[in-house]
Amino acid sequence: MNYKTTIADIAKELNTTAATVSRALSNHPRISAETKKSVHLTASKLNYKRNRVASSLRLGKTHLIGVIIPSAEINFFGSVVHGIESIANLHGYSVLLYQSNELKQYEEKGVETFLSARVDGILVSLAKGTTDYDHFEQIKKRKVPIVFFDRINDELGIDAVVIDDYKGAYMATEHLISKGYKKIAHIAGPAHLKNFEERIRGYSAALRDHGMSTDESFIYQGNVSIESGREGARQFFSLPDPPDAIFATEDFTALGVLKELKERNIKIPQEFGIIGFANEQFGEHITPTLSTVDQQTVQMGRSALNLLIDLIDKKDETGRPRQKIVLEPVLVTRHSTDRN
Amino acid sequence: MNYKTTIADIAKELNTTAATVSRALSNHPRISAETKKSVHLTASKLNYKRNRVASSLRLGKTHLIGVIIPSAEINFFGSVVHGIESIANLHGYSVLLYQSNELKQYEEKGVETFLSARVDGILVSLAKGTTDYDHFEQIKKRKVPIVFFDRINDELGIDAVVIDDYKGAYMATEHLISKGYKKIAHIAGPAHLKNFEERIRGYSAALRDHGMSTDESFIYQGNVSIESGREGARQFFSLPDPPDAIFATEDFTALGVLKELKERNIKIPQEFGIIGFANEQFGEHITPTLSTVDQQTVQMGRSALNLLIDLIDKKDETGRPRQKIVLEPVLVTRHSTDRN
DNA sequence: TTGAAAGCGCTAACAT
DNA sequence: ATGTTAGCGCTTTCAA
Repeated sequence: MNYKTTIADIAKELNTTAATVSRALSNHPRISAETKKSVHLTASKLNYKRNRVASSLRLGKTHLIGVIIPSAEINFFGSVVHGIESIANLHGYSVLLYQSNELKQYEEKGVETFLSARVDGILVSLAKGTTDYDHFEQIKKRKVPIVFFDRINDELGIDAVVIDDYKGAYMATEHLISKGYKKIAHIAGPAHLKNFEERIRGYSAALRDHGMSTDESFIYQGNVSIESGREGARQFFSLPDPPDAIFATEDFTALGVLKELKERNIKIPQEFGIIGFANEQFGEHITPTLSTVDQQTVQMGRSALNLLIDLIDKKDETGRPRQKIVLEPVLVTRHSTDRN
Repeated sequence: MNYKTTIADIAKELNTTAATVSRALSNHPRISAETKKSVHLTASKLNYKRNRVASSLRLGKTHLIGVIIPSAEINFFGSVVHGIESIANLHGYSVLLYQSNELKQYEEKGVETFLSARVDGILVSLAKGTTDYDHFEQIKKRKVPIVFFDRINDELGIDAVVIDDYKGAYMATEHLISKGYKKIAHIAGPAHLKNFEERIRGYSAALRDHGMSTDESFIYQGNVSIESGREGARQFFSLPDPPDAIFATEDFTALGVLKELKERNIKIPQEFGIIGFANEQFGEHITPTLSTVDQQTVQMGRSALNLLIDLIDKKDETGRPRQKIVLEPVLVTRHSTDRN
C-alpha cells in the first residue's frame, strides 16, 4: 500500500492533478510555494519515492553509467571504480558494473546489456582477449557517449584516459641510472598490449638519452606474473655479462625477480637494483620494499568519468576532436633501489 | 535513425503490429516460426535493441540488483563484488554499485537511489559508521528483498551471509597451539563490530578447550591497522611474562606485529608465532609468509546473490524464517607459524 | 498558477 | 496465430 505510491495518489489526496504534483516535486518555478509545501508533505506522508523507470522512459535519460572492467578482483580496477563511482554520485549518476573476465565475448554481452538498459554513457577498459572491435562500432553508430580507460585502442577514435606509460617507464629507468646502476635490463609484458609496448619504448629512450646502449638480450618477454619475473631473472643471469638492475613492467614481475635474487643471495639494493610498475599494495610490505611507479588509479577513474559527462552534456557537437587525457605517473622510491 | 528503432518500426516494416513483434521477440509459443524469423531478421536489419526501461516499467521488474559496499578500493569487497556480479549475469541481472565510504549518510543515499531505481533486490555490507538502521526498515516496509553480507546486523531480521568468524578464530588459535606455542595473545578490532567480537570469542574458546588460561592482559584492543599491530606487540613485550605467539584479528594488524618483531630481532616462527585473518594478497609475498584465515570472499558474493534471488523469486512467502548462511573459513598455513 | 491530454516503448488481457 | 486496446508512472505542451 505505501510502496506503490504514485504522483496520482498524492494528487488525489490533495484534490489536484498529477501534473501539478510532478511540477511541485521538481521545483517548477510557476508553482506556488504553498502547493509545493503541501505536496512534499503528503509525499513523505505517503512514503512516496519517485519512480525513476517511468521518469527515464519519459525523458529518454536514465542517469545510468555502464562500466566494463576485466575483473573487480583486480586491485587496480577496484581502485579506478572507486574513483568513477564517487564522481558519478556527485553528478547524480549511478554506476552499472560489468566484468569481462578478460574475454571479448563477455565484453560484447556487457555492451549489449548497457545498450539495452539505455545507459547515458559507457566506460570501458578493454579485455586482454579483445582483438576486434565491432561491438564498439555499434556504440559509436548509436552515438552513445563512450570513454576508454587504461586498456585502450587508439584506432577507433574513442576518447580515452591513460597514464603515460612511456614516461613512467622512462622515469623508472632513469631512477635506476641516477642510482648508479650501469647495466639495466627489462622484463616486458605481452607485446600486443599497447601499455607494455610503451613501457619498452620509455625504457629504451631513457637508456639512449643517457648514452647507455640497449641490447636485445637485456629485454625479456614476460607475461605479467611472478613466474615470468623469476624466469626473466634466471635468463639474465645466464648471460656472460649479466645486468645489475632490472626495470620490471609491473610489480608482480618485479616480485618474481626479487624472489629469485634472494634465493641467489644477491644483495638488494647494493649489488642489484629492482623497480616495478603499478604500485601494488604488497610493494610497501615486502623486504626490501619495492620501488615502483604509481598509476594514479583513483584519478584515472575520476578523469574518465568527467570526460564522459562532458560527452553526455554536449552530445550534439559533431566534429569535436577526439580527447585523450594522459595522466602523469608518479615515481615511488623505496628500498629496492635505495643505494647511494 | 537506427538508434531509436522500436517494435512499432519493425511492425510497420512487416505490415503487422507491435504486439506480434513483441511476442515474436520474446519467443511466444503461439507465434509462427515464419513470423519469428522475419521479425528477428528485420530487427537486426534495423539494428533494434529492446528498450529495457519501457519493459521494466510495464513489467514492474528492472532486473537490477543494488549493491552497497564500504569501498571498491578495499580488496575484500572487490572480490565479493566479483562473486556477486558473475552470478548476477548468469541470472540476467545487472549490478548497480554504490559505495558508502563507511558513512551512514552515504549508505542512506544509496538506499534512496536504489529504491528510486526500483531495483529488484539489494545487497549490503554495513558501513562502520552505521549505528541506527531506519533506512533498512524502509526497505523492509516496502518489501524489497535485501540480504546483508559480511558486515551484518542480526537484530533486523534481515537475511545474511557471513563467514564463521568464531570458528576461523578458533582454528587460527588452535593452529598456534598445535604448533606448540604456549602463551598466545590476541590483538582485537573495534569492539562494536560483531565480526571482531566473534573472533575474540573463538580465540578464548580455543584456549579454554585446550586447558590454557585466558588472561585479560593478553588481549589488546587494536583498530585494524599496521600501527595497532605494532603497538599491541610493544604492549605485550612490556609485560613481565610476554606471549610467544599472537593471533591478530586481521592481516594488517599481523603485519604490524611482524614488523615490530623483526626490529626486535625475534625469530619467526622459532621463537614467536604469528597468524592473521583475511588472507590479504600481501601475506604470501612478505618474509616470512603469513599464516592466516581465508574468508571465502568470492563464495560469499555468490551465496549472497543466490540468497537474494531466492528472495526475489518467492517474494510472496510470508512468515518465512530468516536465513543466515555461515560460510566455513579456511585455514591457510604458511611460514610465520611453521615450526616443528 | 494549475489542469487536460498525450506519449515515452513495451506487454498482456481480451478479442477474433 | 495475430490484432486491438489499455496502461505501467512520469513529464510536458497546450490551454485556461
